[in-house]
Amino acid sequence: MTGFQHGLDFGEPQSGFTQDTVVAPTAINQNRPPVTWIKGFLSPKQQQLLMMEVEQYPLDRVAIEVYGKQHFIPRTQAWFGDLGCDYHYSKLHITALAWPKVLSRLRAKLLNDHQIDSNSVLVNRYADGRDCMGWHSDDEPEIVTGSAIASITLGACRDFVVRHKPTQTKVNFALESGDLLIMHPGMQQQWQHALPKRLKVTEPRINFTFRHIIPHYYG
DNA sequence: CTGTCATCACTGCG
DNA sequence: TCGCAGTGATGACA
Repeated sequence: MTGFQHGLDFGEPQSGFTQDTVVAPTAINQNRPPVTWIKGFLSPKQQQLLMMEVEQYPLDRVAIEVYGKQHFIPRTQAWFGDLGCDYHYSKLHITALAWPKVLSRLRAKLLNDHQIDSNSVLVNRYADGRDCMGWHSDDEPEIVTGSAIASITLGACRDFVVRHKPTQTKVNFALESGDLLIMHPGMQQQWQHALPKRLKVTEPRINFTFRHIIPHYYG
């Protein structure tokens, strides 16, 4: 098979990646979160072309209320998904935009390579090290029970910190461009994660989180 | 209907 | 430069 439009072919077999951490989803271990970290999931060429693609996305900086005050979130984001796979975040309801072809292909690659079945993706853009995200779990009720969440990094390397809820044990992952971090079932119940500020970082980081949610969950 | 629970990002420190 | 403590109105849910 020849390459797709833009020469971006996610169907090509990968080579040379290293699988750093593998923890069985059933393994309950307070010192090691149930994640699989796959470095170099995307080739340098795929990274570069995907980065150009994201520049065309309608990234939005929404305002949310925190401690009685309105703040714009310290990043920009876009939400894509199947019909009815809408996004609910901090009292906001965001309607899913139709899948761009390239993300649709990336979704298929996750299913093909890692059996990750998703129907929606959140794109977050952190313009530099001042952009961040606080402690949270991806534990919205509309997420299908027992499904994994796939997180793909593009651009700047950033620390991704994971914290065990009962014990506050922390584990740090320095995620680099092209890396895939699979968060297995149970992760969101037992652990939180954050993307802290890193003021020395001057380049943008793009993150994709592919999720499997129940369509029309809120009618 | 009522009480409980989790939520989010900023400021002001040290 | 990093990260902790303190800051509350709101919606989901039992």
